Amino acid sequence: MARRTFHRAPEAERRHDLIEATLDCIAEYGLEGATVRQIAIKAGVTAGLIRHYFQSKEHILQEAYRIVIARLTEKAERVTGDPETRLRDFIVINLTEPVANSRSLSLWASFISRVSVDPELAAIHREGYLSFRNALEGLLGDFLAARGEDASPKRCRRLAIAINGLLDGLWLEGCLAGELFGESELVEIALTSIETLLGLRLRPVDAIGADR
Amino acid sequence: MARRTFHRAPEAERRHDLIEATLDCIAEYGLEGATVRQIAIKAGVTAGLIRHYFQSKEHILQEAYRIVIARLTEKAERVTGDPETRLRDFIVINLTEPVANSRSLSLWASFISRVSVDPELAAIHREGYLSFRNALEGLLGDFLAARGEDASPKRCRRLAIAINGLLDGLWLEGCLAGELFGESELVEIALTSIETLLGLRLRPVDAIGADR
DNA sequence: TAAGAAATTATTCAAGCGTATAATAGGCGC
DNA sequence: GCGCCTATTATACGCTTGAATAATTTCTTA
Repeated sequence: MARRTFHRAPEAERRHDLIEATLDCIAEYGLEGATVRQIAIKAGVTAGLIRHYFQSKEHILQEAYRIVIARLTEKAERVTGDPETRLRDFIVINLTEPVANSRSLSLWASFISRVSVDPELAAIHREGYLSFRNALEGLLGDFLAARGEDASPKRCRRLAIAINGLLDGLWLEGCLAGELFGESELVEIALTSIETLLGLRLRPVDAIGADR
Repeated sequence: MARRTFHRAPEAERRHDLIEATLDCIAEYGLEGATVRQIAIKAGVTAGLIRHYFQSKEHILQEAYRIVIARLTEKAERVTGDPETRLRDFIVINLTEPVANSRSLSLWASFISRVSVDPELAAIHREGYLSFRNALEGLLGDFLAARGEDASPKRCRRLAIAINGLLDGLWLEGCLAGELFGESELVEIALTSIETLLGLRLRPVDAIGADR
């Protein structure tokens, strides 16, 4: 019986495809559905190949989690422009596609649920969380300083914790039940709430909407 | 060879024990570690008994999720006293033990990750979420009205969404990385942030600390 | 174009999975 | 104290799992 033909792919590409297939499986069927065989089918290869690229199933999950975190944070951490624009973009990016959708949440929750089981996943998580909060703390500091407000480390830390919490929570709500909210209701609520917390108004939305 | 001796338990008690064992397994080893056999071992019975009480593994997971949600929300929804006390207690309860700890988060995340896979779990989640937010919306309305502030439905809804998000997010932060925060830092941040969002001050903490 | 390295497929294995069924023993009503 | 009901144990079944190994094909390079 004839063997199936195949294509020899560059290592980076194949690893990427396998991780992508892993994420698809997790999003569709949950962590339990992400079996070596399912991942292989999704990637269009046979199961054995996975172990050629990854030491074990745990390892592919760890790499997949790194990708998930990177996608959730990379855009927000690369905002540019003046402090106010950067802060506003940071907020909007985190509450709109592609960061905020049910797939992101499924993936995120799947991995979070394993953080207490796999110490390596815990380390990956911790790193991503701190880097995200530090980015926010920096944005807040710059913005407050530019407005001539108190930008002391203590105040920035407290504000960063609160606003980070607010963003996380609204992101959760949006991902879990987006249809319960109006088109950009969550973004508006986030912006006005953060204005209130900072005691400062941001420029009207239109001024920003133009460059997105 | 001798059969092991056993105790015939009342149905309610046995079901409770089995669900408790299920939660222990999930918290310790993740959803994948919550196998029928592991659950049985944890509960001190044999695997077959589980199917005597639950139609299938899916059913025991659904009932377990109901318990998890109930524990996360029941205390907060039963606050008593004047509007201000109820609101403050609601906030504090959600950010301290036993609601806020890593076990709660593991369980919550495990089930959330399956919400997109199992429609029954999705329904259970939706119900819990709405009931929680409605409770908060009611507390806010009562509190604002008692202070003679604008308590219109629209304002209450927006405040409930924002404050619910803030609480969820801070709960997350605390569960995931409690050691990054001081003793009651998160509670303090939540209280002052919510004061700011409402534009009202609550009585000093000590007045409440007494009755907890 | 021939050869060799290694990427990929194919096959196998033991362990563990959820479920089904049969045998047993605990405890209640009489 | 006896007998019955059924909660519980014990065992078995068929599948799927992650992993290991052997067989093959692709592609580079000399």
